Amino acid sequence: MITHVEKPAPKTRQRIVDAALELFVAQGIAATTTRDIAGRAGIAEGTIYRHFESKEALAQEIFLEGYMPFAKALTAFERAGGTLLERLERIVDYFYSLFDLDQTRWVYLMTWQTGPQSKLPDDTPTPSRLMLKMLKESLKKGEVKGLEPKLTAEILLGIILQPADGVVYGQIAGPLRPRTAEVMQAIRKVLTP
Amino acid sequence: MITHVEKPAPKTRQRIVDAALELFVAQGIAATTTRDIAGRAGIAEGTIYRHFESKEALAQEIFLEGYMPFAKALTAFERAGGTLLERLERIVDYFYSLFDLDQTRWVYLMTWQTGPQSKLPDDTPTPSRLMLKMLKESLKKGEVKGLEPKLTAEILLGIILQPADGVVYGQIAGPLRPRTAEVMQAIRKVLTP
Amino acid sequence: MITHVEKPAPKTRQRIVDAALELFVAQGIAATTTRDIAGRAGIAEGTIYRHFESKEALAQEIFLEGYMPFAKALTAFERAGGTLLERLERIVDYFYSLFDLDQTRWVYLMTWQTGPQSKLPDDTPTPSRLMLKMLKESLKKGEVKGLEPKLTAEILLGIILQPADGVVYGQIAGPLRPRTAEVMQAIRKVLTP
Amino acid sequence: MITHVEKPAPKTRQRIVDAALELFVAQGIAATTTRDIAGRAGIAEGTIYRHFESKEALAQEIFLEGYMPFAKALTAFERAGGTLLERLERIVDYFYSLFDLDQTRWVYLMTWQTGPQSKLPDDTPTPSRLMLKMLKESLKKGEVKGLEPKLTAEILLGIILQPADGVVYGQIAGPLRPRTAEVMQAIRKVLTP
DNA sequence: TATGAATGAGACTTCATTCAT
DNA sequence: GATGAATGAAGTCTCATTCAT
Repeated sequence: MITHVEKPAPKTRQRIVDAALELFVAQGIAATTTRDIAGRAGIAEGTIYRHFESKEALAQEIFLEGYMPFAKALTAFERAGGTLLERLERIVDYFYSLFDLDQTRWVYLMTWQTGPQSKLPDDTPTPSRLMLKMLKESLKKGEVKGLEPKLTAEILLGIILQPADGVVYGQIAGPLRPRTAEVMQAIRKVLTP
Repeated sequence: MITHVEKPAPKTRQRIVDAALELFVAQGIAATTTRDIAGRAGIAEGTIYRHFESKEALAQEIFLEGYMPFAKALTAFERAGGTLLERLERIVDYFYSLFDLDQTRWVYLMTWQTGPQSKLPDDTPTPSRLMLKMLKESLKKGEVKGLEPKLTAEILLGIILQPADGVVYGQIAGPLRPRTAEVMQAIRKVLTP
Repeated sequence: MITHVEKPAPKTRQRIVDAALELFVAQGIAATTTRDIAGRAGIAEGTIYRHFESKEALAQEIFLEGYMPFAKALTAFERAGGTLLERLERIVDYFYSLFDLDQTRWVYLMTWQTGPQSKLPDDTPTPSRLMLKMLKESLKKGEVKGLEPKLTAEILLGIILQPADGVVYGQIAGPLRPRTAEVMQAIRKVLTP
Repeated sequence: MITHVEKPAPKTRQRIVDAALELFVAQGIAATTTRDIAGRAGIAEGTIYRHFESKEALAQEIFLEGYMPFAKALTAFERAGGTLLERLERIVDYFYSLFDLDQTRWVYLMTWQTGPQSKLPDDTPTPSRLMLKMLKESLKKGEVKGLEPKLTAEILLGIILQPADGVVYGQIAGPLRPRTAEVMQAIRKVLTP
């Protein structure tokens, strides 16, 4: 799904993306120079412009490349059936799988999504919107009761996402997927009256 | 509470800080130019340098100015007595008070703290470290049971902090302090077997 | 002759001159900032402008202050009578006295005199012009013979001035005046057929 | 002779050096702006930094580029045999050849060598040190007698170097090499008892 | 007279981007 | 496609100078 390096010398474009992603996450986009990227990718600075319109465009393409399948998955989760807890479990599992697969990309997606350059249309599916929607439906159905949906949605999101930050900043050891059950346990308690 | 008046506050310095803080949060430090700052503060660009050594130093001073009292408070919370829940309630209340008081500064502190330029010594108190320490003590005392401390600490942190992000990104309406009871309710459930 | 510090706190103007002179010689005029000068003089930067129109004007006034009496002396030497050797001896003695009195000022005068900012009128007496004039007169009178005046003038000047550079750059120990006889001996040999 | 071609000489670098050298000598390094240099070299200001780390580095490289072969020559003169006068004649001839070849560069080397930015190691050969060493050897051998070596070394140096200043400041006409014999004549007289 | 905060022009330097090879 | 020298706009910072106190 996420492109892998084959035997023949990694395609130039991919090397640029890999180098840029790494650096963007480590230092921020503005603080990363095209010189840095070219250096790490082992190519000439000018070569970047054979593959991307501009540094901004590169940053955006990397984002979309990762976010589009992610957004598609969010939509699928929303449409899929099952109880709230079943649905949440599938989501947590999916999130943590992605996180474990490529931590750097995950951080990039999550950061950008909320960053100032993000021009996501208002109807783009985001974890926050998905969570709220599911929760509201569940309240309507009477599956869960007595919770203020907006705040609760944020709380559930925090329970799911903060452990990822914990791994990134070295507070807990990865991978995260094996912790799904523990996290779901916490979610279950919060949703229980 | 966070604000301090050291010297007779010649006003100019404060205007620079205010302008810079706003812009740093809105666009990021690297993307904010000294021109921007001077423009918003209504002063000449050179004037910045009569008050701060460099743009970097300005960013750092703003951080420390806000973080030092915050870190002190964290230490106080750690040393204070009471049950885990009592202590957590005080912390949540304090966090949300600060957040409501100056949302921008709060975001700046939280962002910088984990950012690449943060050179916080390893023993600086941080929310994450505080949470873990308190939880471990509580487990030792048998106050709570059957929880893996590191993951649980992150989960609790997520419950507390994510609502702040929710306010910042427009998912929930502030202020946050009135929501303390609801948030504590979620925490209580998570800590209950 | 050159002003000395009296008991009452050295007059501000003089402190500026002293500080500036020292720094101009040590680092060059362009590389010396008004901040440097104020710092060394123990005054505020703005105070410089109560006494001098500009940094350039300060540099120039220091030069003229020292050069005017010097130029007057050169004229006097030219007009005074005596054999070439007698006149040269008086000049060497005078030069070395000045040098020993205030090495820093001496270097400043000599450097400026030939520097790009020197706008000395073409008829201003300079060591080089004086030397040439005296030598030509002497040749005319038949006092010395068989020497090309322009080159010889430079050679004599070199004999006199280079020892001063030697002291400044630490090749020889000062003071210089006691070496007058030795220097005159060399001059005498050069002028003898 | 001084000029070296290391890389295929992409011309631009040389134009920068030429422009900078000219301006540094005419106005001093501090008073010369990168804008001046770029303007005279007919390139963009930024281009300077593709060839040199900084303005300071440029100034230093120009110096070393010229001084290294010069220092090598000084060492060779020191080691070569012959009487003092023979050796001095070779030196004068070499100095004046260099001077005639590129007056500007000569002035730059001589000025920098004694300037405040010069960080020449203490054992770097300089004209002054060479002269003193040769003179001392000669005195030891009994070739010359009755002279104080340090002062005499400076005097000889003055005889050789001052004529160069004379040409630079328009007191005598160049080229200087044809004047070698006259200068040597003066030196011979000074060294004769 | 002295101060020192403020200014604004301009210095040095960086960097995204272009283009001839 | 790839290169890397060159560009020029823009960024950070310095500094001579002004002016209200």
